[in-house]
Amino acid sequence: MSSETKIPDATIERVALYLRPLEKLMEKRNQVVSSEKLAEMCKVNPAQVRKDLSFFGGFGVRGVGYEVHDLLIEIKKILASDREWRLGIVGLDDMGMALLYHKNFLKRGYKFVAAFDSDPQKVGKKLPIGLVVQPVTKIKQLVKDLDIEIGVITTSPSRAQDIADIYFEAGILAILNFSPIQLRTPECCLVQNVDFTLNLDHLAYKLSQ
Amino acid sequence: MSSETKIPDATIERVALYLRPLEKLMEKRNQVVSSEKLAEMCKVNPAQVRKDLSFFGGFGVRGVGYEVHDLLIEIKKILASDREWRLGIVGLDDMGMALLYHKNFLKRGYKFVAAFDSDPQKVGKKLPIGLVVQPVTKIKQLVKDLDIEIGVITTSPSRAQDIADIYFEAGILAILNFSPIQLRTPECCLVQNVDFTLNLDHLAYKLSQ
DNA sequence: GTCAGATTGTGAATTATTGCACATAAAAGG
DNA sequence: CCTTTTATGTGCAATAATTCACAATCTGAC
Repeated sequence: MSSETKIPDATIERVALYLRPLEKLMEKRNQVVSSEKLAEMCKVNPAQVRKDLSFFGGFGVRGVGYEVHDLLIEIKKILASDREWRLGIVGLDDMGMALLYHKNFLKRGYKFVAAFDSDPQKVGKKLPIGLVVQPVTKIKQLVKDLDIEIGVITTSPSRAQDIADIYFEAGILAILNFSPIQLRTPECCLVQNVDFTLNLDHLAYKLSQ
Repeated sequence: MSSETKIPDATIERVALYLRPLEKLMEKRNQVVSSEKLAEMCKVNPAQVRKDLSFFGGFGVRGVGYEVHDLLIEIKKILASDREWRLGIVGLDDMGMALLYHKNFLKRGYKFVAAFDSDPQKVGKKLPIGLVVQPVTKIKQLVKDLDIEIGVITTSPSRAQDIADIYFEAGILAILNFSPIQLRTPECCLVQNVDFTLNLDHLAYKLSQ
């Protein structure tokens, strides 16, 4: 299928989802996987898997399935996850620290290259991952100097918009926002919000049905 | 609209999203809000807001808008978020701790009533929120004794399935899984997975476009 | 070399979601 | 009390996403 076709957001989301099972299959030394198997592992429909993948080209072999290794590489290429992405983070309370130490990020090429906090007590402290805590006043400069592409926000909601504005001004490309507010953002900057409470709300709703 | 109509999942997700802006409007002492304003705050379409809300009944007043306070109450009722939900958590590394200390949960009625870890070093320690760390061997008993309804999993992926199985056996109603694996689950138990890497993958994809 | 079995890729049918557009109703002003 | 303004609730059309179903094609066995 041509790369000109508009690819549904939902497809992108699922394609990213396929990575984990594929990594697991790699570990288990499975050379090949069928759409049926992969679908089962992700709890989706096999036709969906095939259609999703066919948006990006025919990676499979009829009668056989998909080469696990090749598919993994292809999907990473599709997602631009086949390279390192440089992250900064602002707000080093519990959640910020948990993200900094989270090993899955680095495994997938998401690398924290700077960590900021407004608390003078924290500034200057050396973190186990080798970074030194920087004051928020340095965000603008360091985003540029260190080529930070994605900015993570784990501050309190009251500070989140100010931090976002500094990120924007510094020319950041995207923001991953853990603060429970809707950020006002310029067109050019992508934002993804993360809010676990929404997951719990959804569970609560379904449980009450 | 009748409560018999099948309500789209997407609607539930959005309705939960409306809570934060409404809380903000409450703080700002706004009595009334229009679908247009609310839509703008959530970056959705005004007609969507009206349709979403109309699934549950006509909460608005034509020519006026929606009473902020009443709508907040109604949505909480809809989501069954108008009461306390009792949570347990297994895996008290950084992420587990960050969730335990996360104030937003409690504000919304999600209350951790037990915390478990398999590390004997951690078991018995008193946590600032007033809980004592329990060994994983006690999960089954305490889920029953303390009426734990939702089980959070923040263990390493290698342990996540075992912990889930213990939760299921104890009769837990739902699971919030932060471990990057797809859990095998009985029909009766709801699962929501949380994986930030997927958010980053999505950003990476869009940035590469 | 042919046939049986397996599994992809995709057009078409189905199902779900979104958003327009307008009838409806409340409020405010004169 | 009538008119204007505002903003909801909703039928319907348009759009989008999912799933079916089957032709295409590869593998391996005999």
